[in-house]
Amino acid sequence: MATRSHEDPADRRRVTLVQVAERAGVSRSAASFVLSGRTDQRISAETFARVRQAAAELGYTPNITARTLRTGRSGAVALVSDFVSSTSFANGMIRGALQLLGERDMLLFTVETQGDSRMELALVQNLLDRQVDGVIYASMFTRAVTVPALLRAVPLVLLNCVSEGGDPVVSVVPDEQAAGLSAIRVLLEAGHRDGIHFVGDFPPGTTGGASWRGWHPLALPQRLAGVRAGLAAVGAELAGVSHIVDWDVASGHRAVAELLRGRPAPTAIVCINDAVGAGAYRAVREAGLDVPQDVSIVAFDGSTLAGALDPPLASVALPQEELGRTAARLLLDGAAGAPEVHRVPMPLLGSASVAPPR
Amino acid sequence: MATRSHEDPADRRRVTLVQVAERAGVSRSAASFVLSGRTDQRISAETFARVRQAAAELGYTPNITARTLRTGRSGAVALVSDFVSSTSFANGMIRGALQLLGERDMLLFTVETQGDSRMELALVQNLLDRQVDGVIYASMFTRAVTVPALLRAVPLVLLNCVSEGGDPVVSVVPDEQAAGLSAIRVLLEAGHRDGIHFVGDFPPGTTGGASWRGWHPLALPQRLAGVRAGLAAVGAELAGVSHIVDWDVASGHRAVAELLRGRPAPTAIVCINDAVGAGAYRAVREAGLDVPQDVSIVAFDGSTLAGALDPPLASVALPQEELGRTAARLLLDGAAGAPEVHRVPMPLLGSASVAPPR
DNA sequence: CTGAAAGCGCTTACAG
DNA sequence: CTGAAAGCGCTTACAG
Repeated sequence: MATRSHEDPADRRRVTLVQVAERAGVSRSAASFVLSGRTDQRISAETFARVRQAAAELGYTPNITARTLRTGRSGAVALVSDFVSSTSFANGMIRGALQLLGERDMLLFTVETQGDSRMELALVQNLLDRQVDGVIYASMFTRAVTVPALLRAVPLVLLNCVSEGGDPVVSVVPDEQAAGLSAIRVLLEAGHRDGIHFVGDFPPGTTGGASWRGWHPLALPQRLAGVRAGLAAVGAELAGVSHIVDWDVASGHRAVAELLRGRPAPTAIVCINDAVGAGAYRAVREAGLDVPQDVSIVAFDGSTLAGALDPPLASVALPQEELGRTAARLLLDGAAGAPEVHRVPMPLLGSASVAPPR
Repeated sequence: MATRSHEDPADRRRVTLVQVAERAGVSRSAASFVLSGRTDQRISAETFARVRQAAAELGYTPNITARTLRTGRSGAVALVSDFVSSTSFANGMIRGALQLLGERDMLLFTVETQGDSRMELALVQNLLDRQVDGVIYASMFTRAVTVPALLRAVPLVLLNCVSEGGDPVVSVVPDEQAAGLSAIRVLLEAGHRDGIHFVGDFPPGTTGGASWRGWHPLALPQRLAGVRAGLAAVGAELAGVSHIVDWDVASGHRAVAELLRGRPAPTAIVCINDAVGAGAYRAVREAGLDVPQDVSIVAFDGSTLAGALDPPLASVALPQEELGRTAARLLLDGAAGAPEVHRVPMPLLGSASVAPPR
């Protein structure tokens, strides 16, 4: 097209179906049938070809807004989450969802409620007003959520969360309990048994610090249950459980430093996430000890942080991308009717931070 | 099929403007004027109130698809990026954009082209077919991009990239050169001068490894230029520049290990990013040395990795959120017409990895 | 096989 | 001030 075409407002007008029909010398209906690929109308091959050619020559693409108004289907879904960006976790989930949606020619609205239910309501209403074909309702960390009633009007899949009170909604979550089992298994296989500590439970009677907003991360009880089950299977149990409020480097550092002052010293530590694991590394080093020769460490999340530590931290990874893909697939395949909880396996990454006990 | 509500067409029927008008006993036009807040029609106060009340009672919200078809404005914009998730960088950009868009009641489509121009074309066309009000075209790392011609039909802001060949498009990028200056300044202030090395240039004649796909990260020449300018201002220059292909932990480790074998030993190292900085930490420790007592280290990006290192790595941070906010603001405020490059300052985070030279 | 027509739910110029 | 009507660009039942 000539340069001037996009400077001239008249030229810039979109080509419509009417123009294609005129150019092909057929009716609007015929043009519509051909271009939407409907074969049940027995259009003549010649008509078919003429319409296709006219559309190609004019560079016609359908106005999706008009189609949506008519059909009620928009070809777009929405990912509603509390925080898209507090952790790097969302990245993978969004990517996974985008990949699958792309394969089906669907687009994704991304919205963030920031945990504010008024904002959530407004955003959900807005999405419904745009006739989204479905909604993925996601949480940044695995927890029970109260799904806005409005969302029941549309196909819905919960991502990284389950419905409060066991409401029947399709959910996709990481298999945290199996992850706990994996974490303990790598330690057991290295020969650890009676000196294994767990760092990352919340102090009794609390649900974590302000950053948790009163939400209970399901990862905690489930990972811990997996760890305990793995130990119980060999007749052992945790040597101790350290309580911390925040799952960050500083808290992990503090907790493990204290742990190392006690006797008998731990031979291995299971940390609730990679940041706590990084804090554990620091404490071990400050005590003049070595990871993994003196203390083995295993954590959860499988973040880039784990790989950047020295030695790389063995970590049971959140399967972010697979979670996103699965949620999108269930949504589009209409499995939104069968209210199951789908648990996605969490793979163990690395093992350099684990060695036999001294 | 427990979620039967969305199967039931009767339940799903939306309230329309006609129903509101009927209930309020006014014409559709009057109802429309009231509900869209137009004051230039001098609607009587009583009519106004009646319409508002009817709308509230019926729970009316306008069908945005219909409005869009009529007005040509959708109230949605799109973020088109090559990779949403390869780095954790996108997080902040998306969050920033979402924040600003939320303030203006706009929604965001997120699409990912995976660097494939055929996919990019299809996605952009789809977005235009949905009548998006504007597009933010983003890259995962700062580089020159070729903007698809189609996008010229719509308000456009480039985020974290500039247009190839200096095409006039509004761009928002981090101020990488000033960042280089900040990095060198913190070292100069600590007393370093003649023993400062830079780690992260590409080998001569190359543009980085496969992960760069032949794209040139502008961060490299600009950060390096800032570093050199800062040194030149005090009559000094870099003691050396190490070449690496990938900006990851392993490459940083290798390069710095080699550096430490040479004489005179470096007193300080500027690393092209935090992962390379993490590799530098490892190499320094393996050489039996200490950060920052023996070697000071400064890096770029300001990722969570930097904060998790011990001691926390001084890093000049990519202002992700601010970049996203700024791009969204420029897009909505119509500054898309003034083809400037907006440079957002990069703040220095931390300084624990810097000490006076031994 | 094809064409004329209705209608999705809005906004908005226009006449009263 | 208010109301009747056109029209955004499609899809689709319906009649020919």
